[in-house]
Amino acid sequence: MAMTIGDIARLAGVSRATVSGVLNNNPTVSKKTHERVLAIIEQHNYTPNQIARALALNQTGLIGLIVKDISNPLYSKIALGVEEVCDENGYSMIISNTHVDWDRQDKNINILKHRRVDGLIIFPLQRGHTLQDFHDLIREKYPFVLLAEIPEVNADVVRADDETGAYNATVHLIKQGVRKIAYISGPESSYASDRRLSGYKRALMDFNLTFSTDLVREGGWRLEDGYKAGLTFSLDKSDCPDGIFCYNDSIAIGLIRALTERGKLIPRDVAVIGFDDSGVSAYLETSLTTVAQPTQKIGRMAAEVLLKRIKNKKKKLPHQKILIETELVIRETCGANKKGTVSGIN
Amino acid sequence: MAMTIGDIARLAGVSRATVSGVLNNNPTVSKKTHERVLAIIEQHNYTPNQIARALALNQTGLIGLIVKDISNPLYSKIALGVEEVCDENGYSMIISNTHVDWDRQDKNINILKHRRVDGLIIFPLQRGHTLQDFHDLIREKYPFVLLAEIPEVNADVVRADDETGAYNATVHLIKQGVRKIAYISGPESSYASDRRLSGYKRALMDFNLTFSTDLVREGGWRLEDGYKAGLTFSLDKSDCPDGIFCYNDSIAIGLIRALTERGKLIPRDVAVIGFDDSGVSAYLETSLTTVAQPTQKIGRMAAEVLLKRIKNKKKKLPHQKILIETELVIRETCGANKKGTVSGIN
DNA sequence: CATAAAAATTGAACCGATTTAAGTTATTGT
DNA sequence: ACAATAACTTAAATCGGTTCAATTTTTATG
Repeated sequence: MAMTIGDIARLAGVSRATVSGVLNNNPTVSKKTHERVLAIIEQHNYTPNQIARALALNQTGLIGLIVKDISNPLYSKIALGVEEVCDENGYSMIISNTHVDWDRQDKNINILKHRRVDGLIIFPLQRGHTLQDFHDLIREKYPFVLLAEIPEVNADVVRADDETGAYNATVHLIKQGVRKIAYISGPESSYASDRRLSGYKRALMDFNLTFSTDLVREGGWRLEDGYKAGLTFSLDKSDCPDGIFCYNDSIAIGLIRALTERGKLIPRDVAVIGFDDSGVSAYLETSLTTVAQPTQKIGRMAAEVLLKRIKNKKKKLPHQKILIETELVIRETCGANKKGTVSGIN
Repeated sequence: MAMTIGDIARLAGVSRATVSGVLNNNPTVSKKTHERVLAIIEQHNYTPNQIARALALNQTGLIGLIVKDISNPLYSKIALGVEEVCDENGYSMIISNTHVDWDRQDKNINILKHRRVDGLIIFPLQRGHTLQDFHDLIREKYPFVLLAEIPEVNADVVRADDETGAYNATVHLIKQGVRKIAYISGPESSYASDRRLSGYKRALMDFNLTFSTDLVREGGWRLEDGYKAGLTFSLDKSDCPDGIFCYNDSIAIGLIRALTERGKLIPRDVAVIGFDDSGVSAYLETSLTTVAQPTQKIGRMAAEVLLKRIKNKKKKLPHQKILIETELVIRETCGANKKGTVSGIN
């Protein structure tokens, strides 16, 4: 039904090779023929079959994005950034979800490989499984970029600079006059939480505040985890921290509920900072100060690194680790005054 | 580098046709050969090149999803549903964003067509542009499903049942004892807002409450729009509505801010219901009662309808319009008592 | 004008699968 | 033992492009 390169060739009275030359701006095609053939192409609204092209060129113009769950705003914003760059470069993006399941991650990697995507961007699961598929990718020189580090896997990584983000957040707390600062951690398996802890510690050190393990509470990632952690703090004014840095916004929100219920006033009694800028933060009654992850930028950068690697597949570029700066968004739980109600929301 | 069907054929001492027969479970291949060839396939971990397969079969196993902005939770949850069904059926999903730009929508439709995706799921822009591309799709019998109606385009549609959702929300308000109910509308161009208005009106009629245009306020879709609308209500108790149904959650949140600032207590003075269950709703100080859009289900259903159409491309199935039921999520702004802080959150 | 050099074009092979008509081998019945 | 039939297997065409060596056409040069 659709026109083929042969149809155009016949109509133009040239060979298929010549039409192909016109399509790819091959300079060996004379200007005259080029124009004549192009006119016919446009007249019939012909565009080459990308599948046939992909087979001949051994490249699809497709890249795969593998995340845990595309409906999670963190990942969907990354996807937005990836898609932008794809769009700008004539690529398309295939998305698949692992649902935090190693088998599905492996399966998806392989499905996309067999679909011959030109490269992969993977937000990998961490710890607790064979890394065979990643090593396979490396051995096969299949271009891919990770959105979180796996120490045993030597590859390109693009991620947020957690350590500095945490450092800045903690310094901000300190500059607000806070002196006893707690950290509520993420899930045990999270490298990111470890890094945020480091940044927090470094800030304490730089300002001569003593660090104590008493100030670190086991958290998690859900609101309930933060709520529970909030219940563990003493209500005694001299004992309760006056500032708390949380692994993420959900933790912070749960924490604030627990503290508020028990009579604390935020930020007067306890200042709170979250992490992620999850979209909810701005809408809260007392809006949440938080460390924004530049997710869209991470997506963009990952795609750019990947495309560069795809285009230089033969060259042996060194692997790079790119840290994207976070941004401290100062709202009411630490630093900003109660504002007119609608402001502070983007 | 990767193995081809020819390599396997050589290793097994059969022809490529036989290997192909094995791969596709063609019953004319003898059991003995089948097993022998399969062993070699597995031994070498061979999988056929999907691109070559796509070219030969003229089907890619790809479907395209076109939305306004994948980072919007509404669309990313739809995407999740679509991807699930794709995954279950051996398809993959390509996503592209239109960013509310007709030209980009047209461009994306064409890019995906030329990539030979087997079908498209489109959340279309509405009103205000030529619908040529949709008519082209129909003329070419290209399978596609819309996620919002365009009156002039005769195609499969899967969407939420706004009218019934609005009806149920309004009835819920009435059953809470509310008697003077306002509606804050969506953007002017929204068919969905019109339908929600109809549902709201029908509920008023069914319960013998008088409808008045005074009760309908021009809204929009952002928090600010709701805030502004909130300022237009009289503070006089006898004049102010005691229940307000909003086009979406952002409107509701903005509205609540305006009312609260002006001394109204929610839900005691004014009960409020939003639409979407946007994820923020549950986290608010006074959690928001809202009409949940079954977005993931919409995605699943759309994908199922599309796959059915793809599989029956030659048959002339009639177009269907599928309405997915919404779900009223009762929280504190209307109907639920102030609960323990963490509950009511999923 | 003859000829070498440069430019333009083409035929055929190739990418890696599927499909079908035709050919080969095995099985069955008489 | 032999023809008829059934069961397998294969060679070749096809999908719609790209590429390159070979050929034809054009241009430049002595």
